[in-house]
Amino acid sequence: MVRELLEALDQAGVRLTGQRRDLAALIARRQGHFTAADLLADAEKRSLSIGRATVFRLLELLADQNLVERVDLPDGRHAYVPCEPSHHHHLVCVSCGAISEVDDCGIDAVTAEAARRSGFEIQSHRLELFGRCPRCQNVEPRQ
Amino acid sequence: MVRELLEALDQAGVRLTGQRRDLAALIARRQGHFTAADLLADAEKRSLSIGRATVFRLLELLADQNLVERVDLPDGRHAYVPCEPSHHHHLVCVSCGAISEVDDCGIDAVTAEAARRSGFEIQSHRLELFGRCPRCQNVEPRQ
DNA sequence: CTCATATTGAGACTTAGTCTCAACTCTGGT
DNA sequence: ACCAGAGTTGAGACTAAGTCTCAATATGAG
Repeated sequence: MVRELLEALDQAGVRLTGQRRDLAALIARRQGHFTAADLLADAEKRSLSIGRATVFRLLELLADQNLVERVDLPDGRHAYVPCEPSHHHHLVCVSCGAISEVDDCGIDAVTAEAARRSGFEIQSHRLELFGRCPRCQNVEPRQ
Repeated sequence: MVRELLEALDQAGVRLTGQRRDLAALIARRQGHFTAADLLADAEKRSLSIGRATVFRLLELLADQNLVERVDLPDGRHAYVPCEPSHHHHLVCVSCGAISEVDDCGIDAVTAEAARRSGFEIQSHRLELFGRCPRCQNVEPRQ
């Protein structure tokens, strides 16, 4: 995972600096979604001195490469999720934050129908699913 | 529209204060989505002195009543949309900000399939569609 | 190794939103 | 119409997220 991130950065034609390697490692060892503040805290915990601006800049870079995606949590906060670069959607566990990816499986029909009804020319869409992952269901069933 | 907002507030068992009436009027005369800052600016323009906290408090109230919904624009900003209280999704025009509502028309099948594949227990979902509304398509076709 | 250039970080700044608390204003009861 | 008490308000401090600037630094092509 670290390797993929670094390779992608390399392919993007940017420099592989120490900070970027460190951040890639921090992202790789994260489970589920995380915020910019999480990364900053991780870096601090390991005495890596990385500026706030650098974190946001890297996240933007990775987002441009579709290696990380921005999701909006139900409470309105922004988080990032490392993911495959192909188009897909996310299932977010509201208990533990775990993320699972799902592919389109039928959304296109829905958007086409919506376009037909409304007259809109649809350019993009975003679907986020919130619920509980299998593990959290086992821990405390039928919460 | 103003009337609906005020009635809903009344039903929610809260007081109908001058500020709430003013804000309801400002929301009613807005087209498409708006941000809290927009309302604040509107209020200032009309020399209505309404505090920032009051605006956020009213938006929260209306959101609780499902009379307003929070949408996350593609650029990451938060906006609010006045809407029907039933479950539905939004089409957002990226040119002019116009909003159109669409009902589920098939999403449930998609979420059910995603749940089956992932093992998640899905509690809620959010679908946002971005594109250009019919009017903007006419103004500048095939942008 | 060198040098042009990309990158970095400190910190000021902006924007969104929350919180507190004293002052104010609805509204139901009389 | 009046009162009292509970709900509401606004100023402004505060927090968090994110952006921007610019001098100093690190990278990597040659």
